[in-house]
Amino acid sequence: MEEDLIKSSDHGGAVKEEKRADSSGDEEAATGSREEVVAKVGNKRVYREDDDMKPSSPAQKDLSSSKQVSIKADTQRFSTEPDSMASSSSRKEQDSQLESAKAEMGEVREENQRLKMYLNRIMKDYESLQMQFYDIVRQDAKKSTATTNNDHQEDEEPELVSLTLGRFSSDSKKDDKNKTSSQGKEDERGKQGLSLGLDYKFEASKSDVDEPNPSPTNSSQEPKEEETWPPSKVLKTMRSGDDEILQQNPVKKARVCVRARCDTPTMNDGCQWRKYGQKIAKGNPCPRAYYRCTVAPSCPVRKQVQRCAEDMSILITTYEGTHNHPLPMSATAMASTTSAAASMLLSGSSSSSQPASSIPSTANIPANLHGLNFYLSENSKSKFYLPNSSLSASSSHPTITLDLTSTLSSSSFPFNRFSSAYSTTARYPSTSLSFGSSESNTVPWGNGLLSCGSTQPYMKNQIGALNIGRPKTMENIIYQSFMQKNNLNPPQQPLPDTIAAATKAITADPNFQSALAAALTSIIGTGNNGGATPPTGDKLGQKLNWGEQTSPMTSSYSQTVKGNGCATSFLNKSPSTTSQPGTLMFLPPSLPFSTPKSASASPGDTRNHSN
DNA sequence: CGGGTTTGACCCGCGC
DNA sequence: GCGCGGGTCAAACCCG
Repeated sequence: MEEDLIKSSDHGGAVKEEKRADSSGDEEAATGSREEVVAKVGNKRVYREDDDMKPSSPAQKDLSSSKQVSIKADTQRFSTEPDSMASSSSRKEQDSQLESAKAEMGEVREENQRLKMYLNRIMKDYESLQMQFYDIVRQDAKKSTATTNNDHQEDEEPELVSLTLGRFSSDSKKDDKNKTSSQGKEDERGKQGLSLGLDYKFEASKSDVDEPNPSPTNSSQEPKEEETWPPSKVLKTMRSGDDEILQQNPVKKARVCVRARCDTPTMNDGCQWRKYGQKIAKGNPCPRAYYRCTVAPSCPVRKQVQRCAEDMSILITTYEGTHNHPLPMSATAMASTTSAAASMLLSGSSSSSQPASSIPSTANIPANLHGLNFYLSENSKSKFYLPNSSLSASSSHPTITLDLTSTLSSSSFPFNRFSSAYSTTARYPSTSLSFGSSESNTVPWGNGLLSCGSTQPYMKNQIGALNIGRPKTMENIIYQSFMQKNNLNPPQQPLPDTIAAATKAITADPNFQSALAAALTSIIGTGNNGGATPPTGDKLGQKLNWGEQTSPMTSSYSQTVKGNGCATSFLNKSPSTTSQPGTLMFLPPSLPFSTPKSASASPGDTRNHSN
């Protein structure tokens, strides 16, 4: 348990380290010669990952770094030798050197492979440890509940903690069991806990070691939701008996609304759901079905499925809560997606300067996700939702919308999809992530990651669409950040050349890559994670070798999610951000979700019970 | 027979 | 305080 915690913190630390190195640019050498060398070697990622993964194994580090150094030396030799070639003997010598260098290269490659395998093994071990840890924690939680069920929080905390991955809260919460008691806490928790997938940077920034986070373990996502998940009513009932959920949190849970074209009754997100209710919601003739996760008996996650009133082909699935159990591989994609989205939303809330107990009410609140600055709209009175969204959803929950519909009837330009419609009744901000591409519906997410080159046009568009004047959106921040970094002065309206340059700069910037990779990965999920493991920065890095090489991870991912066939290949920027702060659009193709085995009820079916 | 679905009833929050 | 609507419960029902 402890070890796991430490491990996770190590990860954070490693990531941080890497980020720092990356961001230092040419001055990398100052921070660490190893990093510098690595940057010159094609397979740097592997080594880095390895290091990240095993910060505790200096031997490995030395090994890899020494190899790389030697390669570098050889390379230099190659470049300079032609000039110095004088005699045949020297040429022979050089040839022999070349041969030896080649051989060494081969060795290094092999080494690289070995290290990769080693890394994979470690990851597997890590996952299994996580599982064990999870079980242990769960048992502990139960015990503690049995003994001291007075304070829900106490009971709850352990569970929450153990389940949430990426939670980097710094404060006391970790100790979970003890301290927490005040209500503000939940808020804080939610805020802090962010994500498994997303915020490595957070972890890093908050002093990595800060208490080993409770959540190293599992794969849960949407950390925040966890805390607040159960409705008050449920809480009450649970309080009496169940250990897991407790309430205390006046704050409603964040919800992640996924819109996708789907002919089947529900999306196959890999999880197992049991329908527990159905109702006709006002304003939509289609009934709303209520599902509960049955993968684990105590899993608090629920989802609502409803057809869009305006476009029956669009299925609106709203997720609430965080899985407190390992997820099947096939479920990691959606889980990560929702997790990332929720994290984003929550992180936005969390970073609010306001008291923890209060819900962020105004202004755009920034959040750092993998070094990306996310700003969520915090217009408390406003809720964002897509134009075709028939699910205006509960106004009492912060909601983030992921639009996975590939083609919106209303828009011909994929980047325009975000609508600035506001719900006047909503008290929580809502953010839209639009995953749709008008172009290719067949591109799987993995491909999207793999084919960076192909994304360039999109990047261009995105950048071109950026509204530079508004630093409030993540896109803008990314853009500006990179422009600055690369000494590119963003014009008010980016010119094509500038755009191209920016695109190039951005895609070439390792920091951006890792950051974006992290963001995408968290959204997409990692196929190799086995559902129980949060995406690690290393993996992310591996995934995001834009233009360098295709990532095995991504390809495996596409396999894992073949059931869903979700695709998110592009990170797009919405031009409409000019009118809507706090919007981030990811526009991937639509998903041909398949029918889940367990879900039988069609949201569209006529029989429902009404109120 | 066990697990999932259906569906009427109930609870609760919120707006008026 | 009242009514409405969302969300959940739980008994009955269905299905493999």
